[in-house]
Amino acid sequence: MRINKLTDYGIVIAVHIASDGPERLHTAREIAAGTRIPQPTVTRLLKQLARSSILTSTRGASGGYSLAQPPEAISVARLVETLEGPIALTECSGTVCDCALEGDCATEVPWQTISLAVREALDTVTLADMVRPSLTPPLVPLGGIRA
Amino acid sequence: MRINKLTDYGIVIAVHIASDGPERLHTAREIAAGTRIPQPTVTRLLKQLARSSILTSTRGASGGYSLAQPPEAISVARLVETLEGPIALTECSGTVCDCALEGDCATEVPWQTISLAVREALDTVTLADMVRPSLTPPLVPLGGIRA
DNA sequence: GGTAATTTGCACTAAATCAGTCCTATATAA
DNA sequence: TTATATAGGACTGATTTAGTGCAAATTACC
Repeated sequence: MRINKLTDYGIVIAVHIASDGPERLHTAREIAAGTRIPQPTVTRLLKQLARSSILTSTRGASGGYSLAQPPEAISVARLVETLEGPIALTECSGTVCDCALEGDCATEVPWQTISLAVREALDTVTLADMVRPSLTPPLVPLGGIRA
Repeated sequence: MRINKLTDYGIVIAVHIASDGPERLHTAREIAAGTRIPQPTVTRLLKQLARSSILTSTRGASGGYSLAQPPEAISVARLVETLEGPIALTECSGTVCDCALEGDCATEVPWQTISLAVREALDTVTLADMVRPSLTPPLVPLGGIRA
């Protein structure tokens, strides 16, 4: 019931960029120093985020990374899905299920529903919400979960 | 972003009991045969569920396990928390946070909110919902998530 | 009273996953 | 041309997880 540490790092990195000039170019080294995440790891995550068009990269000297969209447009759900694949709490809550349990896999449908609910919860939180949290709404209600 | 396989198994076991006579006594062997989960694993999980009073155990010959409460009263959230600890998507979304990231750990509060939302989503689904899903409400709306 | 069935609790091992590192190629500014 | 960056892939070590095994305690039944 945890997200990967790498995913966590990836989000920290994205938040760092968002909070420190989302359009400015940030190098891997600078981000590593700013977040205290080991640089090779930062490098790897930045590549991954750039490949999925969450960041834009500029190669060469004085290159770096910046957000491809404004922080409000990038949800935590998207970051999680990019960094660790579809949000599915169990193996059988995705599209395929080849488990041998219980023959008819009675729990499959409920898990799909649960996973969807989790996904939508993550979808309501954006990078903008993660930056310097205001401790007041808009974040706290989190989109009306649990009315 | 997955629950443990063991947690998944534990839920399958609970569902199995709930759907096959929640008050009858079920032995570890019988459950292993019914769910096709290896018996030693079943044994371990049953112990764990009994210790947290989700199941009641009867020792000795012709003993076994049964649900301690009706299926409607046992939520998936409770099973998950029993089997793998508090629902916290990141290390820092619980009570303590000794990470060295970002000094002030700006993302901590949002993660607490997210984790709470996930927890409440899991709290609205009970064992009764997992048994032989009806494919019609009450399950599908899932307690009004994402109104 | 003894025996078989069953839960209890702990310790251990093997396997899978994850985090982290390194190297080489490519692109660009100065 | 050189220094600075990103791009991509392969590799390794460590941590976690899944699964197993064994001895003790408890109870039904003969």
